[in-house]
Amino acid sequence: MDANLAFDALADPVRREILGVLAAEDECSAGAIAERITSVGRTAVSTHLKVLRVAGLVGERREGRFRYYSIDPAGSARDVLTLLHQVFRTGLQSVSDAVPDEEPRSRHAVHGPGTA
Amino acid sequence: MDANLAFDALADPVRREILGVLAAEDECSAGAIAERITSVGRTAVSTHLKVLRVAGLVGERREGRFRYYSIDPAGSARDVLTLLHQVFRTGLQSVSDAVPDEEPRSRHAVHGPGTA
DNA sequence: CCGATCTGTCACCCACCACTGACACGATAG
DNA sequence: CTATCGTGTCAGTGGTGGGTGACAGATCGG
Repeated sequence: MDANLAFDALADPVRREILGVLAAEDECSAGAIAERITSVGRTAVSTHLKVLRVAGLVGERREGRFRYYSIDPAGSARDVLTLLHQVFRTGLQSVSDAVPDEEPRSRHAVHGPGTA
Repeated sequence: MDANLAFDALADPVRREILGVLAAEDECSAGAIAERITSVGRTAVSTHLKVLRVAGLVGERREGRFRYYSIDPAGSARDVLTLLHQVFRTGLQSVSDAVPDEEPRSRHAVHGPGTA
């Protein structure tokens, strides 16, 4: 399973930061991401992007000389979540309850607000 | 957030294997865990156990000269799940659908010893 | 065609992590 | 008290991964 790669990819703080940027911007070019990541240089961001892509956590869309990256919710992230839920039998309700409105930019009501 | 430590702890295959053992056995002494982990020696298992404990993923119960470890669903695992759900807006329904309420003790593919 | 831009890749260096054997400490048995 | 068991920890070593600057390929603008 490539969940191994995904776990490894998720272990790096910079990569999680990149995922955060992607989650907030929905889609971003490599350069735009690198601008928002100040802890490391553009080269490192590029490498991290590759790791995330190979791990199946983000998707890539090429357009001209730009490459737009975006979160891939259907990728190996699902495996990771499933695995985690198998090991830690955390109630899904509790988890969704712990994710109220911490994202002002996201209007995705995936988890039923209030009482689902 | 100590989710950083948790992500780091989860990145190691051996540690995930240990978590798999713990998830299957519910509670295990350090020696018993080490017996079930054949890829590395007892010393390494002990160190991994410490990492998992510090990360807030497992709990420790001391009894005599034994130390029993167990999954800690209320620990930082919750933060990890929350974070992951924030970034990857995976439908919780789908995930819960993939995780049966009772987990069969036979097919536990949590730990991929990779090349074992 | 030529230059500028966007991005990925390479070689290199450094740091960190994991693994092991040896040793130390607490606990139980006799 | 002494021997032994169960575990954790320490020092040493080696491999792997991350960061950077330089370079290469591709694409747009003039």
